[in-house]
Amino acid sequence: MRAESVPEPTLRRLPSYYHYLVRLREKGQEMISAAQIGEDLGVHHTQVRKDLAVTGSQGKPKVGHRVEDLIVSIENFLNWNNVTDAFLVGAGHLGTALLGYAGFERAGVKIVAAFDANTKMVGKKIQGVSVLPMEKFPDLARRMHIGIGILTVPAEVAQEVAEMMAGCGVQAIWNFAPIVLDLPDKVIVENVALYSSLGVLSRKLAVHRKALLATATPPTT
Amino acid sequence: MRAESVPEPTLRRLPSYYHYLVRLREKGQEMISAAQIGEDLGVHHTQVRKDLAVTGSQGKPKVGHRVEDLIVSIENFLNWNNVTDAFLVGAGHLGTALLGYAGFERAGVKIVAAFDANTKMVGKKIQGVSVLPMEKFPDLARRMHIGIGILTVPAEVAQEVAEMMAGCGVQAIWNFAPIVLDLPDKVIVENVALYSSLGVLSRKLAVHRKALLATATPPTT
DNA sequence: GTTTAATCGATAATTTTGTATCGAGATGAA
DNA sequence: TTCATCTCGATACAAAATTATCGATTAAAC
Repeated sequence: MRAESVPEPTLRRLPSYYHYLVRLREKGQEMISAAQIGEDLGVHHTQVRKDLAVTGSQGKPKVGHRVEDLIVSIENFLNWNNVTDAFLVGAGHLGTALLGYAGFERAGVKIVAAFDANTKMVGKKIQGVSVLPMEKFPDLARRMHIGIGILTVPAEVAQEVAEMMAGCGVQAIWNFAPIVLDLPDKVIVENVALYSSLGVLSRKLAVHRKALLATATPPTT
Repeated sequence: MRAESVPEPTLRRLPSYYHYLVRLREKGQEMISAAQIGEDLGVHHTQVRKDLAVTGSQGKPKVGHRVEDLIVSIENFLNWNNVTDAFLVGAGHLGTALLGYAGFERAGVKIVAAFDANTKMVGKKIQGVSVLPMEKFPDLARRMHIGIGILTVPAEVAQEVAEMMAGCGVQAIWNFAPIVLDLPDKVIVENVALYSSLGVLSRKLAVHRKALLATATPPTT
């Protein structure tokens, strides 16, 4: 039973296909070929076929895939049509931004409550979601069978809050803090490493600029 | 001259090491072994050595690396001590959150101005950064030699804004929109795919739960 | 109805990334 | 001063992912 034998890069590409396909549907397009998807999204067409294959969707020669079928297949595969309730901890700027994203519900995640240690935040409503005091988390999480915890707190307290979440039955944590959480293996952790992203950007930019200089100044060899 | 021959996974891990090391320094620790870093961050020690090797830092047998040296090496390698000016477009919730992150400046990026199409936002100051009308972007970007554009606009206009940025000499774009931008190769694009992250989380959670069910209900084979 | 052209999907090869092994060097204790 | 031990770093190996190849299939054109 190796249901998890899907490459993670594939998992990361699927949402990208999904949004692309939704836009196609909005335009009224009914059919699409793997080759076209690949070209538009910068992925090799063979890769696109492999990725789509894991979702179980089948295409027909000469005409390609039905856009609608692909969308449904991806939704099913990612379990995006079964919404899981989530608690968000850390109602700062980033937390507020996430609460404002209406699109998450279509991606299987519904934020039903927010929590913050700052008493000035408690009691407010952000995008229709109430901000509650931290103390209420454990009891509520257990009673509501919260499956996902969203961590948008400062790095210093991230580990502590994550442990608390895990202790309350939270099965998966979406971590925005620049820290590697140390949790039991059974807890699923997905890190959104903004700084990693910046590292790549910064390095590439530096190399790019160096290359520009090198072409401007002929090599001294 | 293959300065770019550094694996991207390595680039993504370096900021993780960096934050870990900074915390060690705050605690007053002076030396650290690659093995210890690996254990704390969930990376194989051999991998840690390879990653640190690309930054040029050298460790000594028996004692490991100097924490301070490693920090400086990583900063140099990622070019985090040369700050590049950035413009942010899209002063919504996410944009505001990014403007609030003081830490970016230590990661080589300084957001010097924000832009928004919404006239109600224009003129405000968010975290000390002024929100300007879109029309001012081209002229200012060229005059100030802006190297980085941060894209936090809705998906529908992302492509259009990105093209505008590229046309104004912006060399790198940090893209938060769930879209694959179609730009000239010379423009560096780094995508922060929140939905990809959610895809992985959602799928893993679904598989995890299915596994739980399977163990609860004995196999019928 | 037959031919043509385009697409799919499986298999194989290449590349990249990650893991393991092993010798060299340095520290501190005997 | 010598020895044992720990850590580094280079090399070799394994796994994963990406890219390429090829036959099978099917709709559309003639």
